[in-house]
Amino acid sequence: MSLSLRQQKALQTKQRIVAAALDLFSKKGFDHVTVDEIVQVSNTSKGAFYVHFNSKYEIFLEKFKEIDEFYENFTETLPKEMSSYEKILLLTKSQMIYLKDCLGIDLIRTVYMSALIPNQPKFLSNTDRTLFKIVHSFVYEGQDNGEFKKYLSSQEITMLITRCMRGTLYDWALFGEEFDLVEESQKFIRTILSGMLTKVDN
Amino acid sequence: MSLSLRQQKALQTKQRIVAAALDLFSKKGFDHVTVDEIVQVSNTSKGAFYVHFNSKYEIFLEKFKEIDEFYENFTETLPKEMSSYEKILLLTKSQMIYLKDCLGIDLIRTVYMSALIPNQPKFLSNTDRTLFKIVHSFVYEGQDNGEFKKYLSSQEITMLITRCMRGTLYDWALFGEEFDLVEESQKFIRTILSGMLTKVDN
DNA sequence: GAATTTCACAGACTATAGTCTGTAATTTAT
DNA sequence: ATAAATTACAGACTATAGTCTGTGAAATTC
Repeated sequence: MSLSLRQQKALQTKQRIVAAALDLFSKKGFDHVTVDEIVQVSNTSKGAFYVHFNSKYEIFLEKFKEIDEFYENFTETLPKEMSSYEKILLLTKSQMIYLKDCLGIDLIRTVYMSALIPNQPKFLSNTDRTLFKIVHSFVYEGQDNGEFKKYLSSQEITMLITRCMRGTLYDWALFGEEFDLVEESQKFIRTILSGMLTKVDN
Repeated sequence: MSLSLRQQKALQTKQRIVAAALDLFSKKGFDHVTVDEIVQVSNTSKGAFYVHFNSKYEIFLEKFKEIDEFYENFTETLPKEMSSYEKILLLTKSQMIYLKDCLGIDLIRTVYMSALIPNQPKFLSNTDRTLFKIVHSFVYEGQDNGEFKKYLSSQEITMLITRCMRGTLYDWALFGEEFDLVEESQKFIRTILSGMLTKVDN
């Protein structure tokens, strides 16, 4: 069923708010943009803003959710013949490049900050669930074909790998732009995985 | 030189504020305590509060910094005959027990949140921290005596190990009390270190 | 198609972290 | 000892995220 007139208008309002907000955020940085400014630029109101978003953070959180599309696209275009180890490394690299170039450090910082506010909808844990599933499929496969050790369960290993990613992203937000996100994440994941390989290669 | 009368009074005021604040935080949680409430209970004022602290967060941050005393005490009571691997594992375990039992999840959550606010005094990301120095000394020793591989520098390894700690603490703050901080941190550090050992043992 | 209900929105209002200015007590200078 | 300077503090003020209430247009009910 298509949208009613009222729903169409509401959607347009929401889109105007998002467009104005993201534009302002990119120009001035999240912390230097006020909600009043956003509603003024988008010709809306506080009332409208908080109908569509529960907080100022949610604008960024909504943008952050788009990463699920990236994950889907990634799995579709992944060569079958890669080892599980290589798949996890490539996923990490592609993901970090995406986060750095498409979303940016200010968004990640904001998402990682807001995730620690109590009673906030758990976006980070939710979107990370998609990531968790993908990583888990690689880990499971790797244990199944004897590439990885089995002294930890596939769930436990997956948790550790995604924790490496969160830890690296947190450090990126913490140390700032001079931190090489792609390089650091590769180094970290390579190291943690090397302890799990059955075959020693260096 | 000892404190002047004015400095003595100022110190007393600061201590009254800290005592009142920590008491209120532990009873109601950081987010449900206002600065107005703190200054009322401590019989001081906003002016006094912001002379002694740059933000509400800084009360917790100051408490958090006490961990350096814990680290110093730890190194003093550490048996010499342990391997570097065991030292790092024990440090992690003791540290996490300290954080869990003496500081608590609300404090860690607050510190990890506030560290991401721009222009905030950088304690977590300060690589001169006692924690970095201690871990680095163990790593250096371990590389020196042939226990650890040398394909990464001691600084890089130290950074990865402390990143594991930060990642685990972030996850604790994120997932809450049901997350077993001590167990999870041991699992994580054991795994990352196993990839660095020259001698394979399982 | 008139009456009722819903809801997207406007904008006034509230809560609270943090700032600013004046002051009195202490410290320093002369 | 007196004058000048400093500073810890009090409390009014500001900035801003988020809430609350009223309204008119759209949707639904009869």
